[in-house]
Amino acid sequence: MDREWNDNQPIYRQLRDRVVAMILDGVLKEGDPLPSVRNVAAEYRVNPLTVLKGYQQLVDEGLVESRRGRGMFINAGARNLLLQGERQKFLGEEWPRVRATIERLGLKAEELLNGATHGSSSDAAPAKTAKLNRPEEER
Amino acid sequence: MDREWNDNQPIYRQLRDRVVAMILDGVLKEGDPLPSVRNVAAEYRVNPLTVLKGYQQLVDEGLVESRRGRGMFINAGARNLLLQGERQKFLGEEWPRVRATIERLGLKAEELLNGATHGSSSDAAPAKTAKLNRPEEER
DNA sequence: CCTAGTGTTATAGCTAACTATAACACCATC
DNA sequence: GATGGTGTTATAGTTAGCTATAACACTAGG
Repeated sequence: MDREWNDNQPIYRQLRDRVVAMILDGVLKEGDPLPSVRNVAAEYRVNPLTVLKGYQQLVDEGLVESRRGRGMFINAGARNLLLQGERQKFLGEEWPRVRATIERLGLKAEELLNGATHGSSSDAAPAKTAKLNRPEEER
Repeated sequence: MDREWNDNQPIYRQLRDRVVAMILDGVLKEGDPLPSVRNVAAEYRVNPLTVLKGYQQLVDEGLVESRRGRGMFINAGARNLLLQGERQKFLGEEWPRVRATIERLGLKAEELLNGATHGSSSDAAPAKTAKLNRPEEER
């Protein structure tokens, strides 16, 4: 797990997304306890309330159950619920937007989808000279 | 006309993104004026300051020039600048994340490429009343 | 009972984002 | 020079997100 936060989204939602990812990836199985609020808060140097807020979302989604004094636990059927819900959300909202961007940038969705299956090697960019050079275009 | 704005991102950034999309799509060409701050504010029932903040980002990125009393105009070379910058940003940040999600959800390239292929890159003549187009896709 | 681990609530303060309202500065045109 | 269109700045208030600090409520294990 990286310790970095994305500026585009509130921390508590990113926290929620990470747990979701861990459930989908099978890192957290049904019945398993989530890392404790205080632990996560310490580990990521974030306020416990922020962690709680993220976890609370999972409770509201029916993915997680909270037992006072014991911890928070993945519900039965959580993974399945997610596979359905997240798929629909992705296909209905995110993918159309992403696809539009791809075409707008003159990229080929097919090529992108067929690229190597690198899990998290974050630097997939061709990195054409990132200099601040003004493109030599006529004006 | 309802859900104009996405909850995931501040309005001023979405505003900026819409203009960027219009430049990339050729709806706004270099030298063209942007829809006026007051017009956009009225049209979208948003505060003029919010619009200005979005526009100001474009100025900071060197895409747009502001002429007091006259309007804001697309700079020469703007589209080219964008094609480079946005591509890199997309490939380096957004796409890896999206790709991870795709794999996590067990989606196949086929399913993703089939859906409505939404217009080719060469669109028909744009409306003359330069409004801020919504980036693709209705809900 | 005591302790150390859980989740949860209570105060209080900060910043970013957005809002309403108003005024200021500039430019083109009549 | 008055008018009506631009961008810009000033004040001030609301809300959401995050923070620090502390306390409360519960449970398991000694």
